[in-house]
Amino acid sequence: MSRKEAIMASATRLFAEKGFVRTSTIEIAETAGVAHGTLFYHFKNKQGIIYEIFQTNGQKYLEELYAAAAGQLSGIDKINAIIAFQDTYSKHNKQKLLIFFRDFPGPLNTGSPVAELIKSIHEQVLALIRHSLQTGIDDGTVETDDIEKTTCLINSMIFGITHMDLMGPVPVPTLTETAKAFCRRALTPGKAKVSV
Amino acid sequence: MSRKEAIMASATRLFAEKGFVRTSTIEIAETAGVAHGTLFYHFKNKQGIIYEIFQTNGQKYLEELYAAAAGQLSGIDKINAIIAFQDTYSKHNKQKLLIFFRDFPGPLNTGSPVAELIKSIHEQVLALIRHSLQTGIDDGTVETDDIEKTTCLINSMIFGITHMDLMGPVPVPTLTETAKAFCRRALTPGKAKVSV
Amino acid sequence: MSRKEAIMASATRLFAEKGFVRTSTIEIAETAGVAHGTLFYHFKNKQGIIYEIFQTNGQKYLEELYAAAAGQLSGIDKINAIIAFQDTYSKHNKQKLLIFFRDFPGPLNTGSPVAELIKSIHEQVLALIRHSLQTGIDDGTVETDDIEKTTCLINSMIFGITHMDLMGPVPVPTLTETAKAFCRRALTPGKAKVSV
Amino acid sequence: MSRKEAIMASATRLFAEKGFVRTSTIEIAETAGVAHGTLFYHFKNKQGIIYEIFQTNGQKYLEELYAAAAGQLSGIDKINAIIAFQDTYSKHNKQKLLIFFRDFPGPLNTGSPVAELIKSIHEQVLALIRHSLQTGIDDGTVETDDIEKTTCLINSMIFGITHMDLMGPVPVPTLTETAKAFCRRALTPGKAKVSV
DNA sequence: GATGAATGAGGTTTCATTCAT
DNA sequence: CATGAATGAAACCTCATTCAT
Repeated sequence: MSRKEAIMASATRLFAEKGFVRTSTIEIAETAGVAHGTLFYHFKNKQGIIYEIFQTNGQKYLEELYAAAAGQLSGIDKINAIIAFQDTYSKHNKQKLLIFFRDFPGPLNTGSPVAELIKSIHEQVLALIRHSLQTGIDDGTVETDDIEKTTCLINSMIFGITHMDLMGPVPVPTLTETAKAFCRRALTPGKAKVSV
Repeated sequence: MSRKEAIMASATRLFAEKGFVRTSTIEIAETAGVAHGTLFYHFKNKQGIIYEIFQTNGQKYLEELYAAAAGQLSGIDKINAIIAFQDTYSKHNKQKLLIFFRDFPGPLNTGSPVAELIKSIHEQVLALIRHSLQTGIDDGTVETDDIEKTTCLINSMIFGITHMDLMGPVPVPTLTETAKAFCRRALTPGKAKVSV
Repeated sequence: MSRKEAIMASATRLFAEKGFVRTSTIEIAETAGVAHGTLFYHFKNKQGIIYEIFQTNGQKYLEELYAAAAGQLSGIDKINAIIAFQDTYSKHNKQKLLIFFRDFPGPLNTGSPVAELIKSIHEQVLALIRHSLQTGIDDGTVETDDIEKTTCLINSMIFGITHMDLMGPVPVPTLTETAKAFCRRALTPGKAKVSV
Repeated sequence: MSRKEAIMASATRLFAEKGFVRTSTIEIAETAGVAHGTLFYHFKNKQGIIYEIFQTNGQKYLEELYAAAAGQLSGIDKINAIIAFQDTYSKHNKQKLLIFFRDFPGPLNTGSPVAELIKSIHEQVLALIRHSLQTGIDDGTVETDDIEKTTCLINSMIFGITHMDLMGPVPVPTLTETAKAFCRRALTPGKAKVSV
């Protein structure tokens, strides 16, 4: 593992455990087994470290997420696949997600490169949910008044579940199946329309 | 307004705008129009300020929330009332909620008085949702396999919606009615059971 | 002597000896016998220290300079008084002048408060020389083609003499009387005009 | 252009623009299009770069200066030629002179090789002025009480003019002709002696 | 009750220089 | 010849907290 990789690995762990602001660059260097100055040879500054972490992980996250909802799935199954993926991913990548949640958007100034990056990832997640709902409407597995709002709602729900799971003040049971059932019941056609 | 109140008012505003860690005690003092030392006369330390803010606001929040779901409402209407209240409250108390979201649980060490306080508030919210669901099951307006998980799910959803609304990287439309309809459809009895 | 005064005294000495950039804030604090942090309580930053030094000394310098050239002196005598004053002043205020020369305009960004301050002082010196020449022309003790250029020339000469005296690479004899005589001969009317 | 020449060219430009201390070796390397380490292959250290720049340019400056005052000129014309040359040179070699002025003697320790070099150049300039005055006394075009002091005075004046021109806080008009006329009037014999 | 001067630990960043390749 | 990764010392600055008044 190159020094740069060691730095990113240490930073990922520390940011996940303590958050960005509470982690000092000295601590990152010590944990990574490199000199303090080495950090600033490989990264422009402290934010540059988290930026690269976000970039690398965000990219991989999106690829896997899109792969999970790909294929010949019906609309409702795509939604369920997204929920299921989020659960799997968060179990195997606690640290990486924690960084997102801890410092999103916390101390990172709006308009900063990191904030822009997060926004972009976020928009791609929304796009996938939107697409899945549309697929469901087309194939008859989903019924909804307002695609846009439902997209936001499902996104918020998934975000809330993961957030509570990873960082909530009280332990939560796994909600994947509950969430899938909940969404299926809420989205399945054949109920009386609800005026909004 | 007493000096202490002035300090709390300034701190509330600044914590909401910039977060706990990025707000310095000097800035709070200047904004409140008191001397720097005065902060530490009225509060044990910086955390003591946010602790009192959380305590005061959390208490009021819970009272209003419980009031909103009180009365002779059916179970499903209680759930809807909770969702509606959250929306109203967040519109009128942006700052106070932002503090929660920004620094929850961010830089506040687990086990700290503040973390304990948040946990306690959180549990009371959960209790209300749980109670509402139970009411719904009893009065036949709600159907669910697992009260506990559904409680957590609804809580996570509400949390996610508010979080995205207040701090999300992209603007979101108001989701209150969508969320209410969503929950009603998901919870209303009379659909084929879904095995979980 | 208050702590703030002690800091300014130490800084004045160190800036004179080593220059602004080569003097560290830690060194200033140690020399002044105060904690490092105390510097930043009394001054906004390192530049703030030199700014106050310049402000205080520049003001006193200008007052004394103007006093030296005041009174019922003839124009040429005013010029001579300015030259003489510069000599006296530099002998008694080596340190204070050295700071000006060392870091003027060296590492201090153009447009910075310090640079503006220096510019303002400079302009007042030029104004006095200009006024003296005009007086000389009016009272017949000075003859010159171009007041503005002569003003700049005399200013440059005085600057050059003091600079060489305080910081030149080789020791220089006292040039006051030589400069006075030089100027008197160059400025006294009654010689054939020199076309310029 | 060899790598070494590229380094010197970049360094000259950067030192002139920002001064020695504010220019980093990395920046020099990047601007020159070479690797950082290459600097320290061709030069012992950072000071070594400015040393060679001073050496090369100082040598050329002296040669041209001496050439300007050579030939069958009268004493006063030699002085005027020196003044005129300084003006021409500074117009065509702003950068090179700026380096001298910026970091002379600023952050370069007395006793350092660079300081010695500057001292040596300085002495040769003084020698030329001294020689010119002596020539003038011999050929009757110059009158002065004290050659040594007048030498220093004229040197200081030239230094001051160039310094103000290149680095002064306020813009200055070209003073060459004014300075020439000033010196001619001050040095020309036939005035009443002035007691010093 | 209230002040504000003072502290010192800790933070991020810069940078000239070394050295293995 | 040339490179560029790595270093570590030193720089400036922030800030929560203390305490004498």
